[in-house]
Amino acid sequence: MDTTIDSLKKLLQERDLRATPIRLEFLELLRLNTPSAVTLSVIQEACHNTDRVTLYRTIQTFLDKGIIHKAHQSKEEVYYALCNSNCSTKAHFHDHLHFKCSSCSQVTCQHLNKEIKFLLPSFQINKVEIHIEGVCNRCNTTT
Amino acid sequence: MDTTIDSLKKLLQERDLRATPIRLEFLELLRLNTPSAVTLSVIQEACHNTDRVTLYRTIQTFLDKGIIHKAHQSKEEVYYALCNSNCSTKAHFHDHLHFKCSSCSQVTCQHLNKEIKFLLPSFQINKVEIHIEGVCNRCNTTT
DNA sequence: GTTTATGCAAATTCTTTGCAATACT
DNA sequence: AGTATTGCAAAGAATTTGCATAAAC
Repeated sequence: MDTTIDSLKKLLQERDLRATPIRLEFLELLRLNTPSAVTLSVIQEACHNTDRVTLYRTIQTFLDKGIIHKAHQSKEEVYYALCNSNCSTKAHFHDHLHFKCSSCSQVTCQHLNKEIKFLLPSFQINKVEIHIEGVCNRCNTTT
Repeated sequence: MDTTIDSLKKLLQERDLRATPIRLEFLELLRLNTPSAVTLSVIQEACHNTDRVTLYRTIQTFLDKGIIHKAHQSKEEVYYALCNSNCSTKAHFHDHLHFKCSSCSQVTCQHLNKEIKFLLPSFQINKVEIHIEGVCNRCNTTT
């Protein structure tokens, strides 16, 4: 009956990771918060009986395996969120839009569709930042 | 004759900051690298005779006063760049586009014009990330 | 002369590493 | 049983704080 846990277990096993209680709790936390991203400190608070070192390692493992991604990194906090199902160890698909509310500090995370319509109605936009990674023309031509 | 130094001095004095050699050297470094952003480690290397603590404090002061901004923060490095002239202690205008080359790791920083044309020719784009800050509809309506 | 910046020392916080014990498959 | 994961201890790195000295205005 518990399909939620089962799907999380499957997610882990597909990537050759063992389905431990800590990892399942971690993922369940992120899943429950979708589409909002969760800060490290919130994760640490939620998993207060888990050693910090383990959380650091868990995060690193999940980043490597394409299970989570950094949704936003401000000076104060790093926000993490679940990757979409296309992500894997080999490739991450990170074309998305992060919206951080200046009031409640929540970061929500939506996938970008081809036609970028980011005049989100009823959102008061104060800051837009587009970060693009790739290969610049100088590096492109010298290759 | 030295209008460059003079304009940097003016930039500082307009914000009630003293024009010390360290600050001028710092700003000159960023200015020379425009439109590329400069990492903290590069700054530290360039200002190797300056105490680390002083650099930390200088960066914090400049961020507060709207003289510089973080162009991009990856896991490894924070990149800083000069703000445009519209920024001040009161308000930052941070609508810009950061492009990080996967090959040379350079981050370049361009202001966004209203019509977002980010299909930069001759740039091979691997990752697009849009970060928007503002007030979400939930916080907006409860105000 | 007064106030702001800087440098040094030390404290604090954050993150990583090594290794033994434990838990998963 | 065999391998991956976790916890603890400790090392290492990064950042912050306090205070006395020095420099800018």
